[in-house]
Amino acid sequence: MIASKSNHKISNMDYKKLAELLFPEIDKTPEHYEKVYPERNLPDGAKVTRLGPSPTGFIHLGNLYGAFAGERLAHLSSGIFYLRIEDTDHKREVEGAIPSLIEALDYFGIRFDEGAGADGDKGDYGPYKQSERAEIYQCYAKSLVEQGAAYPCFCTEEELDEIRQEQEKVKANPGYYGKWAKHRDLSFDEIKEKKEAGMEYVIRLRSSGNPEKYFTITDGIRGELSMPENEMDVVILKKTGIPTYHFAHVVDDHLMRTTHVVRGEEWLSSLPIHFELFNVLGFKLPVYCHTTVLMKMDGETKRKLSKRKDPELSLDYYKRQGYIPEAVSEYILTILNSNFEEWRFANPEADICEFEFSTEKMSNSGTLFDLDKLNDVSKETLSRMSAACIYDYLADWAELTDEKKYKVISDKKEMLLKVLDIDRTGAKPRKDLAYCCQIFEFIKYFFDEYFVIEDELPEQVGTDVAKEILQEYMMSYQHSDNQEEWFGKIREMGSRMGYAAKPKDYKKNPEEYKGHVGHVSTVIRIALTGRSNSPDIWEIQQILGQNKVFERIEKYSDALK
RNA sequence: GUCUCCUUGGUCAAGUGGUCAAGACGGCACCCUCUCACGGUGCAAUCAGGGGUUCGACUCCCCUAGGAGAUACCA
Repeated sequence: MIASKSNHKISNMDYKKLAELLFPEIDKTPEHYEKVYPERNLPDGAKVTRLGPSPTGFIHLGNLYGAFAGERLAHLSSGIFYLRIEDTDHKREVEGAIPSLIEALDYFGIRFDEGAGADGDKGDYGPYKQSERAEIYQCYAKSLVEQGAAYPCFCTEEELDEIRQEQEKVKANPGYYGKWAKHRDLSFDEIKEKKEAGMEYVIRLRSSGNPEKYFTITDGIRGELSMPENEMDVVILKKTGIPTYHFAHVVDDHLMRTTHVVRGEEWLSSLPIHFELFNVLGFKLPVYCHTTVLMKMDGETKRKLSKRKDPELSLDYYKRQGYIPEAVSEYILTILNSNFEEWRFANPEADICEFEFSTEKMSNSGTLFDLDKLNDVSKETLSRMSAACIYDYLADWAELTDEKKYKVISDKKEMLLKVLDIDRTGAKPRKDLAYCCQIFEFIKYFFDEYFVIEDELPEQVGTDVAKEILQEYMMSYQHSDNQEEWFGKIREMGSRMGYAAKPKDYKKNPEEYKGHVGHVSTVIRIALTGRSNSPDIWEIQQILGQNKVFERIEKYSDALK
């Protein structure tokens, strides 16, 4: 069908012979696989998407970003989201990458309908590991050879190097194509001879593209794209018989009936290759959705996130920091779809799944990862979450990271449930809980094991006065006082000692007072929490209990010299 | 080098020929307030540069610059 214009030394008749010579053991035909993997029977508009990670390391935020897009697209349309492991490069494979990947994604709520799993494949379109699909790729490669659209290439690395050097010398584009493709027009006998001599070879596409000609394609995210046709005789099967990414992508996404290919923008420039491959194989083109890469600030410039350089952005890091998965999802969605924040504002209680995610609303310039924003989104998210729910995450996190913390957290569950709820009910809930690590720091003074005096007395209060305040406070303390009664006493005590009952009065006439109630209450606050800033003291006292209140006040008072 | 994509405040961004160029994060100031947080009000801050097209350009075209990616028997 593409039978080329180049002057092959092989007649059309011989392509079949060549295919047999190259793939004697392949007895299946593309028609066979078409039957085995029929069109999916899904409702109209259902999208089939996939995540195709290579098990070469540990997954980071950038991967989650792409995974999220695919997952949303599929599940919002009653489609299928599956996991395909792209392990065609054994050299780079990292032990244990797959289970850890599945686990990490699961933690962030990304579940697959089918595909590779920790306990084997699920679904009718498998196997879902490319390393187990060799026969299939070879079958399609064979059919390409039969058509004259692919051929064996026996070039060694050295020969390829020579070609490259020659190209550099004459300033030609590097690559294996056109007249540079040494083995493009080998005769059947030459091929047979080399093969029988035991020479290793790869299978290359016999490209019929013309880079002078452009084709257009509509990207789901970027809209209309115009690109030159591919002219490279790219390798489709390596000498091991394993396909390259390009070939595996085309065969798999066709056979697995993927409708939308969501992948990083680093693939954009290979689109011409994929376009030609789809055409030459007679497959229907999926909708491509090229996402932007997640960037990070590196000194003065933006840079793509990298697994090697940015371990602090690995998903595992977030888990260890104790970021709540729902919060991370919220964050990802806010950078994924520009109208998400608006939607969330209008629907504060809605489940994230109700948001109508769309590829058109995806940004197409590099997004910088912003920790401040993540934290803000996280606080917002946690403010809508129940204390019990946060407690569970906190306990899980501690169990994972720190035995001692886990012990105090599980021992004091009842207390913590109250602590986590301080000031969080009502119209204006506190928003100071962001992630477990930070939460623990924030509330640790409730545990004697972690309680320390961190802050100094305010300058308006001398040591003697502080002692006096604490003594008087203990004398008048009634645990059963309500918030108003309790604070009234502090005001009164402060006034008696020369502190303004209202901070405003003090600000107006600072010379008339030693300070204001705020300074008085700070002394008590430090005694009880170790810090000059904390949520409402009355609430803290109610949770701590009368005995603990006295104990801490006394201890602090004694410590003041 | 060649090819492709991208370019609105410090960051994320809305915007598709006529807007005083939204909003969010962060920053600052003030208000509320016993501290912190929350909440409220306000301020500073953006169309990379240059040419066109047009009555009119952030928006369309071209050039330049910058950034990212590809140019592998890696994905």
